Amino acid sequence: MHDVAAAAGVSQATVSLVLNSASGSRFSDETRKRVMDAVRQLGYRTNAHAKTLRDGISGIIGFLGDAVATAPFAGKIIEGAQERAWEDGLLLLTMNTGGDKALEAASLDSMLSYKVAGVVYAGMYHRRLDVPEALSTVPSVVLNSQDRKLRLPSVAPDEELGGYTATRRLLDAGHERVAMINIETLESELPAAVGRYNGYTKAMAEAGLPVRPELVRFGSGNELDGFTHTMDLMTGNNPPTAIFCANDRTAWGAYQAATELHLSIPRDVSIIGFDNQETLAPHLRPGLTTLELPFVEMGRRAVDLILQGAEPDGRVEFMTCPLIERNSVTHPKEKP
Amino acid sequence: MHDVAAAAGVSQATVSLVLNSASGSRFSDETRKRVMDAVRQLGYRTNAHAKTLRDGISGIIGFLGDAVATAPFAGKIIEGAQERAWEDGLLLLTMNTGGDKALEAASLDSMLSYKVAGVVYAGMYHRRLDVPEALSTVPSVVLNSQDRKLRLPSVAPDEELGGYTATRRLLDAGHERVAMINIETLESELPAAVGRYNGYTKAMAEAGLPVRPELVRFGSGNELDGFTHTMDLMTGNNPPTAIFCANDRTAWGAYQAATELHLSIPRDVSIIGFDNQETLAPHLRPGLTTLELPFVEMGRRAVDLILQGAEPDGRVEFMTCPLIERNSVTHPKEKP
DNA sequence: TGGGCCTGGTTATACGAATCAGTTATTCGT
DNA sequence: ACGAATAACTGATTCGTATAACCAGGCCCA
Repeated sequence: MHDVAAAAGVSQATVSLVLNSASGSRFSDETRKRVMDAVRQLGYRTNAHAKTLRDGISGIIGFLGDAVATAPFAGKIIEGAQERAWEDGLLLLTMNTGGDKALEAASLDSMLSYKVAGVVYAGMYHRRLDVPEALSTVPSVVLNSQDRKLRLPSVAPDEELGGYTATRRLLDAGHERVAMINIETLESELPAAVGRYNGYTKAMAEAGLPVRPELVRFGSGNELDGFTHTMDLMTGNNPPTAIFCANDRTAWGAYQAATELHLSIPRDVSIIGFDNQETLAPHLRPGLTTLELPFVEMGRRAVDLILQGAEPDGRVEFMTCPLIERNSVTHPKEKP
Repeated sequence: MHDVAAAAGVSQATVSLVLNSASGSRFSDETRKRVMDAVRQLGYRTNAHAKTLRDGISGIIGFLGDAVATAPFAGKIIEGAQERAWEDGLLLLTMNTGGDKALEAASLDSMLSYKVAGVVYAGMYHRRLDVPEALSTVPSVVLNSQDRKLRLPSVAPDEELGGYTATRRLLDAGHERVAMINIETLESELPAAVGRYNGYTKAMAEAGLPVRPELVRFGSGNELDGFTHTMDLMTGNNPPTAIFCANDRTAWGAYQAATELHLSIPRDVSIIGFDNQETLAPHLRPGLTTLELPFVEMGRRAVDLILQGAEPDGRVEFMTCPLIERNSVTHPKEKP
């Protein structure tokens, strides 16, 4: 800046004022031009560190993930956060620790050294987790998970509404025997498993339909369990006309079972998934109707909260999972 | 730091020296203890901005992607870069622009304001791309792509060696009629398509086998093309005994065709893929033998080069794609 | 007895930007 | 014609850290 000042024949203060005073500047056009020319010619760029040091406000937000980076949706969740941050001219300092607590503490420490405006603490899947103590020294938000101690505000997908929406979609199509293949037991207390299940039962109850135990299965969320449970369901007597698979991989297994049994989707059985896994759902044949985890939106919202100050009020914001309509759901066959 | 000094009854300089002098410090144990106690008690953390300002060396590396974040491997490529950066105590300032050139320029500008030690410019798929001018003002490396102007050093997967390895794997198993379904035409000049094809022809030539035009197909890298080309190949006369699919999605289509034709993989036909897409390859039945794009390694290497100064020598470092052995390849059936 | 040399500190300064409080000229109102 | 207001700009200071240069005792040795 001193160089620019010298080149323009003015003082450093003048350069600073010309560059920053929005418009109510009190300098002659002549001087302003000389300054701007010098800036361009010297390729001057302001030093963000000096600015931060002087003003005490940082242009950086920290993004700390346990192992998000390895998940295929990692990019999306970061993208949303980044987008929102950039709208306020902030950048994201990212770090994922792979669950290593020592690394977590160290990198968080490093972030705090940069006086970040806040920290997004992201979980790789929806669960209740313990957050580092140091997070309380700065506005922080838990993303795609919930603070077990109910202190930091959290942003997570609305699993229950998602399960409800999925089930409703099937019920609205006219199905009555609707099965569900869950991704975990209810005892796991996994929010995704419990919430999606609750949504299912709620929709069934609302439609005046019983939740039949033989139509509710618990797998581990992989395609093999989807396959075996679907085989079992469809070869039993009085099989369901539709299956709500609590994730897309399970639905994929259901597709394989349907192929094996020479059943057509959706004519013989409707399938609905969950996750909208982009490398899978659109590529199945027929395209899988499913619910999308709103990663970009969640990322945005988390940063939003930080920019608003993010008091540790323990609130949990549940974000809606939109229904992605493809071709795996139709009305049930007429019973002759 | 002044607060710490006051609390410990020493000067600010003493605090700084106690905290930084590795071990050859010349302070009494008594003083050192008082300083450390004060540091702990006040929860003092050094201000990275002040440090950077004073020393002129930044602890941040920029990671600029065109649209990497949306790709499923985004996390991996960032993870590798991050890991390597952290080994030197550096953090990553990430930004992905979605290909928006104005946004790219603006965010790069912002990164440069932070006096980043270097910038990794990542492409979402392997191609030759135009890099922003401003990158030349700081050590920069092109990742998962190549600088079209051959200026910045680039780190990219060794497509040709990958194609060679895949084909060799099939030849070594005893196959002679080996087909290839590519992901693009050669005119596209897509390094992945051209390189993998060259690897294929090289391996065939080396084995003294002809490259039969009827066994080489060009699709668009999706499962539908994999399906139709495999149907066509396997129903023609004198079908191949093995197919090299230039990506996993194509291989998936090949699997579907095999199912349709009641052919068993690998007994009736061996399949090898490329990409090792983690949401697909391990979950196919049988598990797909394929080549892995070394994203973590590439990310590491890119940062490595930056830490070494990364002169704009135009070099391209090709990283080996490891063979991931699963169960889709075996020896050909004996011809009766 | 005084110079040299450790030991254990302190003082002062620079890094780059922002801003408050001046300081000149010039113009204006009466 | 004289004080006040205004336009246009500058000086000095601040943020937090690192470090070169300096300083005060105490000890040793000739």
